[in-house]
Amino acid sequence: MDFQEQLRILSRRSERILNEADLKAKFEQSAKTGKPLRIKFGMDPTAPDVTLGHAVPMKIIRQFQDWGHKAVLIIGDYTARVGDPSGRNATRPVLSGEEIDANAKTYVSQVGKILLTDPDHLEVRFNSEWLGKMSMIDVIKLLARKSVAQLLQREDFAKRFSEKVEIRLHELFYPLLQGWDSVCVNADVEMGGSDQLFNNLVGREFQIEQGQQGQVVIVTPLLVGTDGVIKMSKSKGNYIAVTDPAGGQNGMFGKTMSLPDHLMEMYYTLLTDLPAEEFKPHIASKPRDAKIELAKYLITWLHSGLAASAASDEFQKVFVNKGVPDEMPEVSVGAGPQKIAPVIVKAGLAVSNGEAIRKIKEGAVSWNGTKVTDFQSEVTVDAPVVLKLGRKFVRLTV
RNA sequence: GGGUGUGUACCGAAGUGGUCAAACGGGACAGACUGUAAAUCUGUUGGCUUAUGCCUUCGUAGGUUCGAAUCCUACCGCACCCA
Repeated sequence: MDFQEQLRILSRRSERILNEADLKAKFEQSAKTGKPLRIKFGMDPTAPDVTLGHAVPMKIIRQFQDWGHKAVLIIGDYTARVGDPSGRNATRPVLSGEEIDANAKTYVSQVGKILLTDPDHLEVRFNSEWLGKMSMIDVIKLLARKSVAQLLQREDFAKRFSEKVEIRLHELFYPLLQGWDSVCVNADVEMGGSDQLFNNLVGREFQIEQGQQGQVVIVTPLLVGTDGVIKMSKSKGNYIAVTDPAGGQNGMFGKTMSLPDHLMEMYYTLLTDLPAEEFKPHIASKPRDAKIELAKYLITWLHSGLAASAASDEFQKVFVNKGVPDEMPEVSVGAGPQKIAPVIVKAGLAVSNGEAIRKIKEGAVSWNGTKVTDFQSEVTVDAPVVLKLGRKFVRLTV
């Protein structure tokens, strides 16, 4: 495969490649020496889930793996303690060590849904390995490599600064740590979302200063989250995780169907390999079917084809035909007559009696399929009952 | 260290002595409708088994007052200016 062809494949989900000439040289060098390129991808274990947002750069990494190169996954167990300020308009809360370690543990298996995980194709590193060993003087030397003005060029810092929002010193430090990672793993290519561009370029500079070849930086467009407005992010809760169940109340199918229509083209482009000539007319002519197929594609990719059709059938049953799902959470509420509002709270469908009563007044609650109209009514659960509030179902037992 | 601002509910932001559980916008939840959980329109959005009632909440702690988110004092956080 020639370079132009490779570039064409990569460009589908690359926003920028810095720069193409270096990438070409690296490919040629690798072909000549037989040494695979090292493709760096860093993830901070700030939340337990790997999302479809991560999946975009990871699809490119998988492509590199398929060409015989090696992914170097850096779990930012150390940098997570600093907190990546990228794209943020406020200081990120710092997690405890235990939370970070717990999150880090699950990452490798999650990443395995997308990447090859055999040792020839994947190397996993924790950045505490080198960052944790730095002495105060090492840290000061690292800090001395960049000026305040340089760091303030970064858009999000500049914005926060001009809007008089606080910026803590450790946040300015973050790009330097990430850049140092590149030196320590000797990366050939670093992948990231486009908000990582600045950090990645710092890595490239540091490598050159250290006498390495500078890494090629490839950044992908940022996948917009399920709210349709902002970047998919763990901390915003607008995400679909690669480990989300296929169906069910919070499954991939439902989350995909709740995407605003205008996101479909982006999701098709970034997350599938279907040709644009195929999906664009489909979205335009049959948006609902196009969305269903998108959901099935994602589930087939991350779970299985079987799970995809099951989730699709369930959706048809519950939302199109307004039926009752096969599976729902079960809650034991105890025997004897009781007022309905506290039962709704016990079932986890409302946080307070007041909210439960409001929802009853809104006509949102049904008991075994019958709408509840009187919030003072008493109920007795002697056989399992299906309680529904909005689109949430719970099976009540004694 | 000095000065000037600022801190309100999930977020943003009004409110400067009673009519404040606190306008408005966003978000979230719900209802209607639909082509889907999209879009649109409508409603709800502190707690109390619902009450013209009580309790908690406007950075924290005190104080003034019949009455405080609003006035005073101290403290804490943030931003800016001066040093």
